Amino acid sequence: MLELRHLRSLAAIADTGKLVQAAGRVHLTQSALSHQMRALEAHYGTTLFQRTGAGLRFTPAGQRLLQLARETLGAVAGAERDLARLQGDTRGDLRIALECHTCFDWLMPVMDEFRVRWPEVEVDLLAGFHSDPLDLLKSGKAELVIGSQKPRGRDYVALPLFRFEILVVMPLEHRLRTKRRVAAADLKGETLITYPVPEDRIDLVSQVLKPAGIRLERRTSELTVAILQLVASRRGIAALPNWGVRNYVDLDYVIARRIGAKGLWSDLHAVVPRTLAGRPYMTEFVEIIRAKCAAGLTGIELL
Amino acid sequence: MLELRHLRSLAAIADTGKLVQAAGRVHLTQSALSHQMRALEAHYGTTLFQRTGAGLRFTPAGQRLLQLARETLGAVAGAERDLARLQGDTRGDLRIALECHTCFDWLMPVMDEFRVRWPEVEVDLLAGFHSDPLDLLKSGKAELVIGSQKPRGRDYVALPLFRFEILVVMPLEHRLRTKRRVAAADLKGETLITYPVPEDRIDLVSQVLKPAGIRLERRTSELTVAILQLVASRRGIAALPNWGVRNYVDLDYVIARRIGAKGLWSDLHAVVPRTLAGRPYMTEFVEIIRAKCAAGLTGIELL
DNA sequence: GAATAACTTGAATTAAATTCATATTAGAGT
DNA sequence: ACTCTAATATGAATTTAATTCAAGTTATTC
Repeated sequence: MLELRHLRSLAAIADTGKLVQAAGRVHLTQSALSHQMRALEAHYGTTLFQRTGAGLRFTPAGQRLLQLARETLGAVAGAERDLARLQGDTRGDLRIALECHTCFDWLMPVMDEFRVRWPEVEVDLLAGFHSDPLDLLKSGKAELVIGSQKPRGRDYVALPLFRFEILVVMPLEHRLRTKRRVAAADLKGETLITYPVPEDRIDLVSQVLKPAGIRLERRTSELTVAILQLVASRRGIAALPNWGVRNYVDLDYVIARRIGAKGLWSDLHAVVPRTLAGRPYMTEFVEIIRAKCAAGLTGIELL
Repeated sequence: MLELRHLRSLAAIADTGKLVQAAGRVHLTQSALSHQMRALEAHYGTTLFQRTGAGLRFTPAGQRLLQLARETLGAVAGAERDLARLQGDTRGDLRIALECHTCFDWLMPVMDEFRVRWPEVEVDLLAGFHSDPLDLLKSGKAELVIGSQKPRGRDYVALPLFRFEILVVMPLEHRLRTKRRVAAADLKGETLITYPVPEDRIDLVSQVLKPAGIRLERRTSELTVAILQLVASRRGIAALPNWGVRNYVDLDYVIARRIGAKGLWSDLHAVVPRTLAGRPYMTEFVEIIRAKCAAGLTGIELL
């Protein structure tokens, strides 16, 4: 008999396309999912997927069940929000600080969705640059910080978001254009264009260049588009998240290359005070980030 | 974690108001339901019911979950209909014959609902009186017979609907008005007003009067209202299902009394050819009858 | 104040889902 | 064609969870 568990699995399979990854999302093994889906197929006497070497593709019957899953899981989440409201006061403030400038790119739609679901929560984005965003939590000026830093104390918890790859962005005719991957030594003599943040907050510097003993000229700009314009007009190179440059690469505006053999990756977390971490709207805000980013950004990996 | 099982139980509890009866509907014991609901309450940290001596009353939180249950179970049923359609031809005929005249009272809304859900199935009600409705199945003139008779052979199956009580209906000032229950002997000398069917098809006669060796005058009429008019104007008494007379009793048009100590009860079934019994639209038609009757008729008991 | 008709509870049982370890399959690259 | 890789499938063992069983409570009715 159909259970929500099946629908949750179905949705995870649709999101990831693969049993192994879907299994991770629903905290099961790949084998469990295989058994589960097989049992579903037996129950309805239909095939729900076309098994290809590269994962599962939904059949029409599978799609119909997936549609049910989407509707149903949405309705369940809505009801659970209402239960939380019935239990007590769910109002609160959610002031957000960003450690990474590029996160603006995806934050707005996340906030929009959140405001629909939790109209009683005051969401705000703290503007401007902050030397140490985690301090904002301690001083009570923010309730949530998005970034790669993890908190030291026991008073704050880091809720995992996703891992993304940082690519070197270069002008079209750059001398390194023929390389598929770029090593630290290759970059000697370049000018690095970054957001106006301390050097040690730039992963390319702290994790690649500094260990290799290389120092580059720097130039800063506040906006991603401005950085890309500078790169395109040969004023230097930049290091930006995969998702932030993908569009410009596709438009042949700049080129982007992997850094080192495995690439330079960074983990993003949402850091919140432990006292607020259990609030339903907090966990849901994080859930919305994960869902929207997994759906909308290319080349990321949910943590 | 919430599962459809919980929602199915919740809906059953709402329909019946009692754990024992709800348990029957979802094929569990009452204890299982108690554990299940207790676990749900623990999971959400809320109370879902107010336990009274006479059953369970939903709290606001319980009502919200019940609303979710109604939406969700409807959506699931819809999806399962579509799966059946995707699997093959779901068209078919559903010609219905009635053994009991009073069933007209509830059949129309059932058919309406069915037509919405299964537009591709041709539903029809066979008009007129049939001496042996089960013969219509054998001769291929009907696909479903509603009545108390059970089929003899292995070629037909009886799907249980509900049990209802048959009451004696009498004019307001009748000599038996002071009795709470009426015995066979009390009825001696009365005129019995019935639908125009053979005597052995009238439960009061075959199960109460004949065993007691009592024969009454008979007078017949096609319509329930006409029978009630005759009764009200003192032309005789009648034996009709609880649900069919309830309104007229409430309006002080006639009075109705229980027959014997435990009452006279009759079981209603839907008899269908075995070959068609598995068709999704068949099981759903029966399901609609049970649901609508359980919700709309008083004094019945689902089988 | 017993009898009834509910629900609750904890332990025992049963059933079902999940994992583990391994097999199988399909496709890509050489 | 062959081997490597990245998938899913399978069957038995295990674990987990749900359900029943057998009393135990509680409220209400007559």
